[in-house]
Amino acid sequence: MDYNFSEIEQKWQAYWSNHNTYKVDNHSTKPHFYVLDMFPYPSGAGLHVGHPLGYIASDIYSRYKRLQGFNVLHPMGFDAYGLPAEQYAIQTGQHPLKTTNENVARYIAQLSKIGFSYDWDRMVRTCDPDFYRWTQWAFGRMFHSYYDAERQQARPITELIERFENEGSDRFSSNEWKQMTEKEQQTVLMDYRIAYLADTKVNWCPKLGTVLANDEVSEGLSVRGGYPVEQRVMRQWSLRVSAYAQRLLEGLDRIDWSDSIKETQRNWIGRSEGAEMQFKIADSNLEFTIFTTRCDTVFGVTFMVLAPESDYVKQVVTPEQQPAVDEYLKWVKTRTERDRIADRRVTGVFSGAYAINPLTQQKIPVYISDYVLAGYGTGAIMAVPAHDSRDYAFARHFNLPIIPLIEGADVSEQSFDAKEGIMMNSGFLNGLEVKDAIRKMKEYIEETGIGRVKVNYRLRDAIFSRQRYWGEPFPVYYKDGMPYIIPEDCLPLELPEVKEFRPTETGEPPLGHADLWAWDEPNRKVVSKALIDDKTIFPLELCTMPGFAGSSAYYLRYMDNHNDQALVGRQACDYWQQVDLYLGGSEHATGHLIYARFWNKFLFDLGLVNKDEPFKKLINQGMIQGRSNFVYRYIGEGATGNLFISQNLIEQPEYKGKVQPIHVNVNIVHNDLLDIEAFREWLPEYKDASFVFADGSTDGQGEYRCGWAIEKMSKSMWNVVNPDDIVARYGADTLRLYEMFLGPLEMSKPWDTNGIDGVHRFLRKLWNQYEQICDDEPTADELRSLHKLIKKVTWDIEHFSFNTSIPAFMIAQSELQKCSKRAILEPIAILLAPFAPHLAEEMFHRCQPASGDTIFDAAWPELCERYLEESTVKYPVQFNGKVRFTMEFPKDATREAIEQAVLTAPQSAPFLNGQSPKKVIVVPGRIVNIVL
RNA sequence: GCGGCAUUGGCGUAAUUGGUAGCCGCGCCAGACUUAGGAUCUGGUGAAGAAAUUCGUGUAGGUUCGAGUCCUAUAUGCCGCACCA
Repeated sequence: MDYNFSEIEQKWQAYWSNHNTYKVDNHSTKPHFYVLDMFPYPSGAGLHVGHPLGYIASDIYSRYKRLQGFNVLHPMGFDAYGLPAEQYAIQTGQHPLKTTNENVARYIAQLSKIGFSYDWDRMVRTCDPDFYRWTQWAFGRMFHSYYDAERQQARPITELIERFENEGSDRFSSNEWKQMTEKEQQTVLMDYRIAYLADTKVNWCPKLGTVLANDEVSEGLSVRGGYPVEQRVMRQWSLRVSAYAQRLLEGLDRIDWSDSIKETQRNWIGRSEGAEMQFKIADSNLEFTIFTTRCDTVFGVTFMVLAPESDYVKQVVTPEQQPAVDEYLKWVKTRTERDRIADRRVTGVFSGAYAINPLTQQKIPVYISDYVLAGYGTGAIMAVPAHDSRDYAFARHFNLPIIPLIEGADVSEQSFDAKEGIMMNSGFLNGLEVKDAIRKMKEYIEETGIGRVKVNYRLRDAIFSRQRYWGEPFPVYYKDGMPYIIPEDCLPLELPEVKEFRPTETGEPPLGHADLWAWDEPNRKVVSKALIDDKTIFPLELCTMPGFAGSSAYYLRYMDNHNDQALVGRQACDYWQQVDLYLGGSEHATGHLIYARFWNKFLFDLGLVNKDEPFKKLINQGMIQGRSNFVYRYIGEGATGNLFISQNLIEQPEYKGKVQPIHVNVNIVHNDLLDIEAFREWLPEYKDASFVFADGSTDGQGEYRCGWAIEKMSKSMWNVVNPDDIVARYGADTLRLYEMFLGPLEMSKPWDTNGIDGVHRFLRKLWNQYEQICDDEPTADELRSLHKLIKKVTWDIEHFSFNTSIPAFMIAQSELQKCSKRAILEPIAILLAPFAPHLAEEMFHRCQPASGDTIFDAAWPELCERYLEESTVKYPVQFNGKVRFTMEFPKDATREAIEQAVLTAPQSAPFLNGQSPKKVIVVPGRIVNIVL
């Protein structure tokens, strides 16, 4: 009988679904394990063959863990809110909810065919009120919390209020606090809340009609759509992520993530140790604060620079310089972020003011220049041209003095930026190493009070408002211009219907079009905004939350997704603890993976989750690129536009330079050979296409060879491969195996359907072996092949080296091809279950026809116990034509004696069969290699 | 500029983690069965050489009895950050 994969796969998918095989319970005596995939955006294009890569890997691991006897939580859901879903809805002119529902349904259908072991009962969608209720809830909790710097954790804002009432703060006394109006008090508190409303310089994207977080902007363009982004000051909600900078940094040392992604996050957090110092303005009471990591170079400060946006600018500019400064500021304003990046010429203007160097007491000019960023440090710097290349360029341009501070440093051509050498021209620091000078200077600064030691972070607070429709509404209403949070028991605050959900270029949020969008305080419900004149009714916040809001705590919701009392119940959270294994792309390194860690730490501070870090181990699967195919249209003399030259001929003189490569749909190309009939039917313009075939012939049944290239997988390149097509043609098990077989999980690689036949052939051969099961005793050779396989596959799965397991299966298959013994085939079915679950179930049932069990009732540890121990102890490892095992020898043994001992050892006997080996290699480590 | 990762046959890759390269698959070659085959099966396939053998993991050094693997330079490619003081 043939390997009828579609029958087998449908049968088992139906079985699993009917028997709730993958239903996960929160109560179990088994050890728990939580395997999570980064949930997808249900985009309109559907899944392509690259998307399931990580899902297959996580499914293999989940199934393996189940076979190991774990209670495995392996859920799937959808990140349904946010820009792409909305952009798609706008493009197709439909309501985002409708398109989202359709897209989610298509994703589920596609995923279901691949045979994942998800518990669909735990599905979450970020756009469901049952879900975003908890996003709103968390936001409210953040509003009601502040970050206690001393205890390094979030605390209820009520504690802060209490402290203000009893002790005041460094800004006001307790009496002053009590005399403030409510609005004044609220304004003060806003500076402390973890979710806060403030005038912030934001990335405004007119085309998208919304502001964007820093990680959503790259090189001055929006990551989504690539539209220009400009800097603007707007009143926005932000999350005080920066308060958690140090903990986000330290936490990285305790989690099992790849070095590259940890490094990316360290970079993004950008901790730098240095000092803040006060510089006085000459002939005035003004002073300003700068941040530096090189306080050892204060003796070489020859000027100061302020960022154009700095508040200090207004204070220090002299009347004579005002016009020049105004002109410069005006010019700076016209420059977009992109211009600044592209054009790094030195620009700036003298403010007219002079500062006093606190150590040399010299008067030094204060400049304004856009090479100093307002958003970092204090927006003001001390310039040390001799030892900072940017200051150097500036000094050269404006002819400012350059004082070298390090012995032997030649600063006539360029600055000396390295933090090494012996100090000079630096008063009491002379003769010290730079490192020691920094330490000594810090002590001096603290003692004299001219500044203080300070750690700075590059990490900014996350801007949390979006002027868009398709997102979580803020649970916020405004009273007297100040925001208040809607009570938790009134959540969810549902997204209203609006007549027009498109964004505007001016920034008025689409929720302004909603009729019902005001808060009736005493009645605690949403009412028509037409009633706003009534004193008890207040306008609601019109912005929505950004895409990362819903994805920041979704992993907690899976633990307990039907709970209507809490985001996650105590018992569920205590049981599952945290995500043990998280799989997803590294593109989320500075977005989702920072926000989720922040969000989790906040909930941890509130005592609502058990673990400070959400994701214990993270694996980043590589991207699957596309492999495009080309046909070559003849465009030389007498071309009709309908003649296509086979790829192997295009370099020949008569065609060279006279062909135009055209992307051809990869689905009508097999092993780089064009399906002629399908090509003619593909597009009307190719109906009458004619060909010069690979052998030079122009008629008959010749082969047409296509060219190829590795490109991004996209519709326009005609290289998108749909998993549905692969499943239909080869089956889900083949797809799963082949995706793993392509190469190491973490590496990027192109999708090339060409190799899939080899994997499919393996499954078919394996299937044939199960046609006649017998109960004969296995031979020693057969057992050895099986044991080798058990050992290899177990090791591979533990190390996420799925690509190397498949060759191991193939080798075992070829070694055992004549074997149909139950004692061999049944364990192989179990080993194969994580990779090719449908075929494995079928095979398992052939071995156990009477049993009604699924394969998950067969436990892997037992398998290992039964076979693995034997395999490693009794038998050596055979690999790549070598036999290797460990033996003890006396220290003074001669080479001949050792070789003799090796050859007569019982371990060698099964391999030698009485013949002499090619070579015996004995290594001091007592490892023996026999080359057969 | 700073940081991370990679570089092995015609191609994707493997090497039990420092043990004497190229497993497995694709492709290619030959054979078998076929009216036919984008089917199936069998054998071969790093390079040079008639052969024994020799050379081979981007390049150049080093450590080691032994290096694809570790160290130091260097080149190329991919990714992240970037006027961050």
